[in-house]
Amino acid sequence: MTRRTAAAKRAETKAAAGVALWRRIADDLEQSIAQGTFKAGTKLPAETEIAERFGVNRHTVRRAIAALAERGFVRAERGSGTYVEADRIAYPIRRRTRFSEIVGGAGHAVGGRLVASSIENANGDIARRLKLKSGARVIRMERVRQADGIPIVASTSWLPADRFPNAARVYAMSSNSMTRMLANFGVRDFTRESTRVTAAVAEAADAESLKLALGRPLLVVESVDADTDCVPILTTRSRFASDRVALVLET
Amino acid sequence: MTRRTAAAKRAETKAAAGVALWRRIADDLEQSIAQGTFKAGTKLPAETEIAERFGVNRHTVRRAIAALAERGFVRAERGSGTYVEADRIAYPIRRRTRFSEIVGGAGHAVGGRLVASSIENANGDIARRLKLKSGARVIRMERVRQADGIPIVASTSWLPADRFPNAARVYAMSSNSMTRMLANFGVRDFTRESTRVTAAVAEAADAESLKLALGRPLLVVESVDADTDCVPILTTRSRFASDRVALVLET
DNA sequence: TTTTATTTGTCCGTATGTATC
DNA sequence: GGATACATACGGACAAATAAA
Repeated sequence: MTRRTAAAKRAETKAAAGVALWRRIADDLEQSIAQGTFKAGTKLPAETEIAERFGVNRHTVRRAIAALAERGFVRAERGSGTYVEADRIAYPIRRRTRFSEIVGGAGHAVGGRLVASSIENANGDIARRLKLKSGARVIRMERVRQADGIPIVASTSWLPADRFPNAARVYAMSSNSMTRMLANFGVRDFTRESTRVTAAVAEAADAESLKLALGRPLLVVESVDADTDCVPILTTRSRFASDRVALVLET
Repeated sequence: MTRRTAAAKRAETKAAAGVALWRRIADDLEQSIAQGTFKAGTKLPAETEIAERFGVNRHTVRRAIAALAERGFVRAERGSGTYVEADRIAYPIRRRTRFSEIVGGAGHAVGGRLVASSIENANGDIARRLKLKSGARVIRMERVRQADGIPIVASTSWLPADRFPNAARVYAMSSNSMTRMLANFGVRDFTRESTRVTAAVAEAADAESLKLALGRPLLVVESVDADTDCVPILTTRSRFASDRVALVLET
């Protein structure tokens, strides 16, 4: 009885301060993460322990943690603990957008591999983006690219087969770099023509190649790149692991 | 036995043509949707029926439909059917980004409402974005905005309380328009300072206000807007229903 | 391999302050 | 003022997943 009254009083004074208790706790935990008290990849103390530390009920802590999880700061795993998520890599979208420059420039080891490739007929969508006739021959390349060994993005690219014969083979001989591959075909530079962003949840294939749990959010970027004469040479559908990347738009 | 051999043969000849059977079917269905043979909101024929029409096994059709679902063209509902999704509204991100101009300009009826508002102390993140001291008083506004009555985006905005006292009340008296509300405070124009895009899956609160199923993908846009003197006046965290919107970046 | 302890997830309930009609 | 709904906070119990013994 006395304890409950005390708790009610405390709730009252906090509410009088204008901010709910769980929100204050969420802010406090967020600050601890930002300041490095809780480092990325490590476990947060157990809910019961945090509750004891703040002198509140476990449910109040749960509400705070849920708020942080929703914003991507932590990830709760049943039976194991609540983990601090790594900072998302900032991925600027510019006219010249190169994965290796962005990720390498941020101090990460850049990796990648060609998963598959094939030659096929462009469907309406691909043909329109590349300004080809529907049914024109295009080369499709499936790639996964990594930062520090962690998969960041799975992408499917299409190129006109006429202009870039054996693109996949040349790509493999250009140290898995699209920029160098295109240079081997005489493309000195290329820039972003259009970019369209949506979101999706990871299905089996992308979850597997990105090493993500099913249902995790993906950023889907559909882009068209063109050469210096503004002729489209490459269209790509990239699926970024949203847990690991944030797109930064430059206006 | 003989049937399987025939099926294997057929698969083989199609593979020899360069494209997997399910991919050809997916392209065909996609074209039917694009041409309006299957209209938005209607059901696709049953998988068995499609399978019969193409003369393939139902599993091949399932693979094709899964590919379309992953790209957001259709949405399969167990026990009900596979529905054609409406075209996503193209939402350009520019220096001057206004929901009503974009959505209204695209020919949709613009709607919106203020769900909640409060005054609170800025945490580190909000304070940094608005260039305030940590703990400064800010006004938080929760809004949901709609196109043709369909919720498109749920957003949380923060404004400095010093400069915009009673912002929420003024907002309500400015026909629920942020632009007009700011104009009432003497802000003639404002432009986008920074934009950061991630993805998330809908939790209970956003699912409810956006009328989405739990676990559907969201585009999360964190933005800062500044007045003509480049003083930050507004930071917003918007959750777009990704099924209904695509961000278009202008480079 | 089995058991045990730890940790999160979910459900039941009670009480109180606040906002709205 | 009253009735009602809602958000907040607390307490307890158990299930489910994981990790360690």
